[in-house]
Parts: sequence; C-alpha cells; structure tokens
Amino acid sequence: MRGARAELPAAAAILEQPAGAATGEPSTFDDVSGEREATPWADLPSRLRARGLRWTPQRRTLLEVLEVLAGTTGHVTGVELIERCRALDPTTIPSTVYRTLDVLEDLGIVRHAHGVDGREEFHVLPAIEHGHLHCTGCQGAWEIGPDEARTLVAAIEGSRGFRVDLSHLSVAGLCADCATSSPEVRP
Amino acid sequence: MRGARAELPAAAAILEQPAGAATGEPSTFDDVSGEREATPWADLPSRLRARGLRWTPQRRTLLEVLEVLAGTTGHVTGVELIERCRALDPTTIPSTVYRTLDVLEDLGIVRHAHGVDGREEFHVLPAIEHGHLHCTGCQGAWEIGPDEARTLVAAIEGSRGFRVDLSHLSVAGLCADCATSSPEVRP
DNA sequence: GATGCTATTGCAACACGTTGCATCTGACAC
DNA sequence: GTGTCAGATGCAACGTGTTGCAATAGCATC
Repeated sequence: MRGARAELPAAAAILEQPAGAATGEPSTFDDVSGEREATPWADLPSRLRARGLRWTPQRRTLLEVLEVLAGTTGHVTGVELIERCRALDPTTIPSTVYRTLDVLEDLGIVRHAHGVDGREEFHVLPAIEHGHLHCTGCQGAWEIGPDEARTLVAAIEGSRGFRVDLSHLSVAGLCADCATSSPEVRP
Repeated sequence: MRGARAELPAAAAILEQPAGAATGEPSTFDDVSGEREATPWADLPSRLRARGLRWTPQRRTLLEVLEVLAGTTGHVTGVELIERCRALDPTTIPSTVYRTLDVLEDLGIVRHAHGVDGREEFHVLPAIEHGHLHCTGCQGAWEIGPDEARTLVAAIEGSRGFRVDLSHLSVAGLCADCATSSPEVRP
C-alpha cells in the first residue's frame, strides 16, 4: 500500500554542486547584486531581513537543495528534502527543515500539498500553478495542465465563488490505462 | 496552524443507542433476514465469511459506531472513530481500528480521503459519492454536489481518460466570504 | 462438543510531521 | 568591537497512522 517510491535521479548531483556551495563562505545566494533575478530566491536573505527574519546556515542548506530541485521535477516529500539536506549537512534536524519550509511557503518560494497517501509534497517555485493526478492503480502521477485546470476551477468557482488553491489539489483515481484494464473497479 | 477541531455533537448519543447494541448478544447486525437491506452492513457478517474473513467483537464495535455516523454527517477522522469505539469498548486498539477500516473499505462500507491537513477522513456509505471543499481561511468545509462534480470530473476525464475517484477529492482554497475579505492572498 | 487452520488481535516499534521550551545566535544599535 | 534581544535552533515529547510478530480465537469440519 506504500512503496511506490520515486527514485532520486539528482541525489548524486547534489554533492557535485559548484565549489563553495557547502562551505561556510557566503554562497551565490548572498548575491543580491540584482543580476540573478532569474531565481526567486536570489534576494532571499534581504527579503527575510526585511521581515525581521534571519538568514541562517540551516536555511541556506535547504535553499541549496531546493535550487537543485527546481531544475528537476520540482516535487519532493518532506522526508526527501531532509535526506537531501543531510547530504549537504549531516547535522540537519527535521523540525528545522519543516519550520523553514513554513517560512518559505509564506514567502512564496515553495507550496505544499498532500499526496494521495496523505504525505506532504512540496513544489518548488517558480512553476505554473498546477494540480496533480495520482493513479491508484499504477501509482503514476501527472500534472493537471492550465487548460484542464481552467475548466475545473471554473466549475467550482462559478457555482459558489469558492477560490480553488490549485497547487494544493491532488486528484486520485485511475489513469486511462488502468481504467481500461479494470473497467469495473468502482461500479 | 491546526486546532480547527470539529466538535463531536453525537458523542454522547453513542452511549444512548438502542438496548442490546453494546451487549455481547448478536446485535441487529447479525440479522440477515433480508428485511434490513436499507443498510449496507446488515449482512456484513455473512459477507465477511464468504470471503474467508471473520466477524469479531472488535469489528462489531466499529460497525456500531459507523451505523451511528451514517445518520449524521458521515465524515470522521481516524482519531474520532477510535474515541467513539472506546466509548463502547474501552479496550479498543488503534491498529485494530485502522486495519478493520481497510477491510471495510474493500467491502465498500467506508471510503477514505485525506483532508487538507493530511489527516484521514472516513466517509460512511451509502451516500452520494462526493468530494469536499476546505476553506483555508475559516476552516469551513462543504461538499461538492453532483452538479459541480459532473463538470469537474468531465474536465479531467474528457481530456485524458483519467477516471476521478470523487470520494477521495479534497479541494483547498478560500470560500466566497474569505476570498472577499482577503482578495489578494494568492496573487 | 472437540479439533485444526488461519484470520485477527494486541503489543511494540517505527515513520512522518508538529509542538513546547531552553539555549543559541544573527543582526541591529551604539 | 561589544551589547542586546527576538528569531531560530536542537532536542524531546507528542499525535496520527503503519507494520512485524507472537498469541489468540473465529469458524469450518468432523
């Protein structure tokens, strides 16, 4: 009932990041020159300070992990994030990671949803806001693209003015293949 | 961030069920005369035995709780179910309840979904299959009725043949009232 | 009613995530 | 450079749910 664990294709890559990333020196994340506006976290340290929050080594570690993930699927569970942080800093504490994720969500750097199994899934921004489809047959997962999302959101918003948080949407069911091979699973 | 705990309006009522419900005698659930087809669990003992499964006191306790809930909202968390079972039988063990719920889900007696906070929510059947809307502002919850559901399901099924499991669908967002009072929460 | 098989239970340990609290430290003021 | 203080960390305990395993007990059979 569990066990459909996504592989970690970039796991090794984390340890091969540009030199200096894991040292105590200021990393590229401290670069607030304005030339790195391509990433939403380029000016994160100053954004934190502007809110009276702080830029700590633990937060830098998590941000480095998230930067790598933004280049891949952009979807990870809390446990995966902790493991990846531990690869960079073995002293990483789970509660610190989860608390930092809360802060980053406030800042719009990440969003979280709950997968079909109830576990948290984090999405690294920037990405088009999207929901997810999870097949309970083959454990596959797909994104709900903008077109489908529009119809879906309109269906709910139109009738009662409910504003859907698309990034938190996980739809369970059977994909076309699984539905075909077991046509009467849910009569 | 948590704490929007639904009250348990029927908690006391559980202990006031019809006489015989909590005794060791065969309850109404053992009645397979065919005259109680109104409830899907009237013949549960024999349905279990037909599958090589067993009818135990622990399962009877849970079924009695579910029978009460079917008359109310039909939505409960795992913890609430355990508490209600303990009201009938203080020796109730959580793992037994969860395992029994798995069995009952296989039999179609209950369905489960995950709320916006990731916790499990169980729905007692029979009920029209429906999804849920959760407002992250006021913590309110509403059901997605058949009309909305049809449009929504069609939006997903139409484009790629994905068969939506509506009863597992929880949509987070802001209700009309909350959306109005905080118009720019998610720009 | 007695017997045997095996589904089920109770328990303990585990997994993921949250929370309370004492301690530490980033960052601002001087 | 030093002092100050609120935000952040580390740790332990907790909450909800799952899993492995030995012991128990339904229930089919005789």
